[in-house]
Amino acid sequence: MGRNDALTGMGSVQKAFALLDVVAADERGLSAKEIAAALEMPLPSVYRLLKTLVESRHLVHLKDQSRYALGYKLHALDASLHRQVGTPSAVARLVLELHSRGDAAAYYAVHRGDHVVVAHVVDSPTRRRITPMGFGFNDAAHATAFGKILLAGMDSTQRRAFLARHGLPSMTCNTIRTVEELERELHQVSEGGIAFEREEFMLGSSCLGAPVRNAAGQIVGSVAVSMDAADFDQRSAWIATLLRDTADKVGRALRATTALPQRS
Amino acid sequence: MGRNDALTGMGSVQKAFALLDVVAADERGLSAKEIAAALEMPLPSVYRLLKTLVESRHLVHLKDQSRYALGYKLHALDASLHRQVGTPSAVARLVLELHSRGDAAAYYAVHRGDHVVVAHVVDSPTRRRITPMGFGFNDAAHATAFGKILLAGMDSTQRRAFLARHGLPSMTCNTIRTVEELERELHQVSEGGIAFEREEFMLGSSCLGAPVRNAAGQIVGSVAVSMDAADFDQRSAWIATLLRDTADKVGRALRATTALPQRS
DNA sequence: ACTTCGGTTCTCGCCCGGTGAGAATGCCCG
DNA sequence: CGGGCATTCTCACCGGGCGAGAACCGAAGT
Repeated sequence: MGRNDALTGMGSVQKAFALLDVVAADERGLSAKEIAAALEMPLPSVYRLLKTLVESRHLVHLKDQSRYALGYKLHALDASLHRQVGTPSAVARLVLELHSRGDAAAYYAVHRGDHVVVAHVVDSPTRRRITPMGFGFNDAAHATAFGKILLAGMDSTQRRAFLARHGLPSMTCNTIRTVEELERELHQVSEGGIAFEREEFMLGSSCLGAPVRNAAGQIVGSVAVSMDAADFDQRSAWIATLLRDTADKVGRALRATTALPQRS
Repeated sequence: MGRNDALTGMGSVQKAFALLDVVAADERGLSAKEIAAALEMPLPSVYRLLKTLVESRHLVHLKDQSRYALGYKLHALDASLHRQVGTPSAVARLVLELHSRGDAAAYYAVHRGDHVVVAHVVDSPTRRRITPMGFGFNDAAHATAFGKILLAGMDSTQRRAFLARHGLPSMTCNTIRTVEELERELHQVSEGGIAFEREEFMLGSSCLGAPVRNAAGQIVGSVAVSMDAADFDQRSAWIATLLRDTADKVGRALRATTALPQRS
């Protein structure tokens, strides 16, 4: 009864990553014993894993506290991830400019594989980004401005597949809940060239997004900003023109760099 | 003949991380076949690993290009690493101030386990950091200003053990090569409260560092700057006073935050 | 110096599950 | 409809991961 997918094999590999997660969850790192308890594994097995992970520098052993904590290899991997996602510096500059000119947290999102992913964010202490929506965020495309832009840019087959994979999880009481309503919304997005998101992802925050197109006219990315829901109405008109301007510049910057990004 | 340490066990775990490295090395991700070739593994085994790594979100499958690339879980792990290394925001602000006031790439380094580690860097396009010396850098303490500061803060037993572990690899023709010479240098560092590094890590770049102390007077960290070797002589006096000032402020900031950091 | 006590490593059979060749499936492109 | 490529499946073999227990080690405590 009910599909069970837990057993995909590679038990030891899964345990190794589970161990990393457990260690990552603690602010200060954990002792071997605590890890064993958390994973419900015998101590010697935990030590075996720890040894290989320390050797590969994915963990470090803080001998003085007999604790284990995350290692520096993980930073190198994240740096490689950033390289692969690859926001050109010209684009990063434009997003920064969007942040300061619009006085709001600014985002740049793209297609990557099956996902709509945030590739770059610029915010500041006074204009904070929506908390979970940092680099790598790839949920709830139907409830974000840049997500709507990128969904609107997919053909209906792709979009159907995408929505079948991800569903329409409700984030707030304003989140769009049905495919029909979403399709209507996306139609308006295509018409207007701007996506609105009014407290659909998080109460108190609203967003605006605009499409970035490649030379072929395909929508390959989106720039967006988030702001307090209270400011939304009075600022949206100015922000919309700013976004359109920024999106055009980003598109031009992309076309200037080597290979033009393709849509998924 | 010759110690062989390759077989620490957990073969599949090692292979999983080797696979991550191989994928990370490529700018655009790799196909399963390319990975198999790089690791000299049969295809089915590679697919098994890929499947579990994609499931755990350490990799993503770019179906449209039939490529595999790094996944977003790695960013989450790096974020946790940053939390664990934990540079308080007050300290980060002071390093930023050091960067702008000193008009030079600015560093903050601490003890972490067996290593001297760069915990925070602020640089800019015009005042670039020394390339490998980013967050997480933990090599060649004997050839860096902050490394000398932290070495000088260790007692002689700890220092001997540290040097035995790491040796004195030569980075440039100016790198200190003998323990005796290093001890003399560290003595001067202790006396003067400032560490100098003149093209000992990289030709063309020189550094200055100052010690950060906890309430007990132990050296728990170091602030440092790097600059063009050509500018070194004329700027070092002013930079030194600036560093001392910054280091004092950082020490005070640390004491203001909850638990005082202990030395290794 | 002797003991105690965590932390860490080692020993050693058992047998689980990772392994790899090969074939099957599915998909895209012509 | 057919060939080529990516991906998954099947299956028998046996390497190596597993866990209990003991040994080792260094750091207090008495």
